[in-house]
Amino acid sequence: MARSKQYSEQEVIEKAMSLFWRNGYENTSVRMLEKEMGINQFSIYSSFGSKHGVFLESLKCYKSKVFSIFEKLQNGTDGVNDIKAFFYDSVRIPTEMGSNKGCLLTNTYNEFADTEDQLIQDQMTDFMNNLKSIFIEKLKTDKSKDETTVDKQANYLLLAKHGLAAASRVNNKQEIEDYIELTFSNI
Amino acid sequence: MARSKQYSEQEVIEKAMSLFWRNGYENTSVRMLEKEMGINQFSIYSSFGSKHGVFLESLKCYKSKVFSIFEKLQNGTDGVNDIKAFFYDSVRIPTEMGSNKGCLLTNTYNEFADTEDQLIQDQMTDFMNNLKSIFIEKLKTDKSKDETTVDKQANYLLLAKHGLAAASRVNNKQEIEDYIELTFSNI
DNA sequence: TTTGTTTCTAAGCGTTCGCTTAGTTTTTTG
DNA sequence: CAAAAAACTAAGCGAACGCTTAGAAACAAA
Repeated sequence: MARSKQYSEQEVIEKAMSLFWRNGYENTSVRMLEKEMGINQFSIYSSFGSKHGVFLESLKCYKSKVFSIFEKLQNGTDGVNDIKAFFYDSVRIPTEMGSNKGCLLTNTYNEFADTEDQLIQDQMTDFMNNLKSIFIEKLKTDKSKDETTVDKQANYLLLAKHGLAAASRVNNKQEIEDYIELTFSNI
Repeated sequence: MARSKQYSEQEVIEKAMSLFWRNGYENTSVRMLEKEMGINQFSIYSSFGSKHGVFLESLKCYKSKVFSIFEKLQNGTDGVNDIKAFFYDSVRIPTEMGSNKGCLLTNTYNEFADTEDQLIQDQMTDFMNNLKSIFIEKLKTDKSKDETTVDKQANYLLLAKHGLAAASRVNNKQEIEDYIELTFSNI
């Protein structure tokens, strides 16, 4: 055996996530990661292989952080009101986590929208499809909606959620609230 | 007198705009601009001073290109339906212009959301405030809305427009149409 | 045609990028 | 204690970044 690591990979990846969240992928350099994570480049590369590897782990870390609000959404029994609560949670949780730069996943979705990075694209598509199917299940609990209506409304809510995350980076609390309320007045 | 320029600044800035539109600011290098604009770095710097200068001119160029749909919006006499038509125009025009990467202004708004670039920020704030006041005028033509409602709905539409531009980079035509229709279903 | 001015070409400036590697320090084993 | 193995430090790699500059080429005026 030999010397053991002087840092926790879980702890340093949380710091990396925070930095990526604030600055995006391209605007975060490995030198910045060194300082934020508190370890040097050798350790970064031996633990995560590449800057890209650090980012993928950061995305996983983010997903686990926001898992609670997904769980709440899925376990809810109040149909479309659960989705509305989820929208409110989506803008509340990130600001509570110290960084007010929208949603890391949506930011990533936008930053990587026109790249060919398959690993990232897969994570994003996966996330969006999953969210859409949850929306559909919630909408279906209202028996008065036919299948076409449910699908249209699910699409609508998915785009609204996307727009909300983008807008939450620049708009204030009142504007966000007005937006959510009016969004659901259409459902 | 002396040798005259062998290129039109207007023509090369249109090519630069197209490139910035496709790739964003940071992901466009001066070497790429050289090739796209068909002139070399010396000419770029002597005409526009810096990469940043080329970008500002590209934004102006973009604004003039989409001016027609703003004009149509302002000259319309059908209240909120003019805004809806404007939403459709906003996603149609860019695809007709050859590049299907959403709206250059909104892309820029997002890319520069957390920078301190005042010149860019000013252009963006200006654009958004202008759009909001047009929305307010249009909504006011419906006398049944009180002032609070008008303001809330204007905010809502502004965020919806922002989200639409972000979403139009990744969503298909049908999804976009569903989104617009539902957005206006309760206004 | 000569002169003066401007554009153009192309090489290269200093800096930062993601990443690697040589060499030292620390820790666990026989 | 000595040897082996892993983690560490720090220097530096080639490439790309935004930008500059020396010198050749082109053209309008004298």
